[in-house]
Amino acid sequence: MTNTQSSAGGTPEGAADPSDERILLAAGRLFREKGFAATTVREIAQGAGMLPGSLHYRYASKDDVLVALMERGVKRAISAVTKAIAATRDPVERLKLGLRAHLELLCQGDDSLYVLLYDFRSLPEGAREGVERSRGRYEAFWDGMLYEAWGTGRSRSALDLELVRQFGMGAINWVATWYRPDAGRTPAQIADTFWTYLAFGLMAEAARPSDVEGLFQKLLTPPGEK
Amino acid sequence: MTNTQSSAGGTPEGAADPSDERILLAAGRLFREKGFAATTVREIAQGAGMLPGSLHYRYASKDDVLVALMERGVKRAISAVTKAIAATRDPVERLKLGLRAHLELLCQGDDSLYVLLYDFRSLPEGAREGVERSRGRYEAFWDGMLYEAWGTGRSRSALDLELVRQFGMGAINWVATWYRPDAGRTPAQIADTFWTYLAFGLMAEAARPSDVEGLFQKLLTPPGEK
DNA sequence: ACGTGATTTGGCCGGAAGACCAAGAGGCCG
DNA sequence: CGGCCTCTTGGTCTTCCGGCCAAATCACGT
Repeated sequence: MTNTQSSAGGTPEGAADPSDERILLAAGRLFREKGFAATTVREIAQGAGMLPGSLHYRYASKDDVLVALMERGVKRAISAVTKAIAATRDPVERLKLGLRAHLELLCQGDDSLYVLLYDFRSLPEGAREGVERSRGRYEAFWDGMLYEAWGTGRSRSALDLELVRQFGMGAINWVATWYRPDAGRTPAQIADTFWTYLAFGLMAEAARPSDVEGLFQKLLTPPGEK
Repeated sequence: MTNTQSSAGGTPEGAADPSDERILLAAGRLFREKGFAATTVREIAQGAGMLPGSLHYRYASKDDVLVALMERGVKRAISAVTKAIAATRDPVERLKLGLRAHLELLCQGDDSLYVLLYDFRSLPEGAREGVERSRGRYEAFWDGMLYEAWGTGRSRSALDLELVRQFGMGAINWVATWYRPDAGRTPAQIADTFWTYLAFGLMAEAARPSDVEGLFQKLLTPPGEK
């Protein structure tokens, strides 16, 4: 909840400093474009309209910028999805809205979520655990939504919800690697399309085996496993 | 003067130099672990059991190693999937087998496919186009398989096949970010589970709206678009 | 206006990166 | 044996990175 990880003076929490804001914005854009390691602190500083020394005053190291950016990504994602799902009380519908909000943030929002997802390797050993925990909170948030939707009884009963989350998040997160704003599809359209794929599947109703539910049941207990 | 990879002629097949092999293997492992930019040529050389100068003799620049590795990734992927789908003539079943082969290569094979997918940003401007074309060949390969499966009439008739490919590849490729060999699930199990999700969807058969096919139809023509 | 702490400046430093090469080792064949 | 081509060695050269700092500047309460 508190602000980033400032080492020196007590940064006033709550309202983010506009200079910090500019730094994270510039860093996000550059990290997304070229990756963390290929970006220099000088570039970040220039992108934020300041000199390298000034950046150092805010963040003691480049790693600190990355960590702050990722924490921001988690915070933004949780916030965006939370706000989006408030529009309905139906747990299944909430999944659809949450998916849409997540993808819109990923494609149109700032770059913090993208960096969180695609530059995890760049995290220094020491900071990994903290970010991992934050990220875990976001995943648990989704698991909760999935569990509630599952509780309605409208989904298949035999589902490994963690696998379902990885499946859906994978499909959605991958969009960031190919999405182009001028290609005629909005993130919302893509998200809704993917939602429909997820919910109903790609095989024609007529061409399905008789006992689909049994198929899913079998997936939960692979042959020869516990 | 070695031939590195080069799209046109050159070495026909299989006769890759063992030293080149060791370089690409070491580079792949390091690029996957820390990313391209964070890996030094000295580390690659050491990983391959040679001195930096020797590496330079094979590949004039670090970029060249990346390009060669990515081309290798495409080649391996096409090869693995091609071999896998030969086991059946049913286009729908082929998708399942292809998905499994792709994920097994990504999780258990060498790291070239992973690097191809997750270090695309690191490609130097000049080499991007070539690798993009190779990668496009692999995507077109999948599009062909999808089209044939669609042609059987067993899938929903209203599908944007490119979007379907991005959907499925996204879900599968993302596995590489969380898969751990000792977590109890094999890549084949994961792929087959995802295949079932893809084919039949997650909503219970009983809880579906009456006209699902119409829903898909509507996705192809978003409101307000031509 | 003035002092004080917060912030910015512009440059410096040690080190490591990628690229490169002249000289040598190795092996193959005439 | 001796020439010749392939490949390796061990190091250098230049560039630029991340981190750092002392001094200058600013903002603002009193």
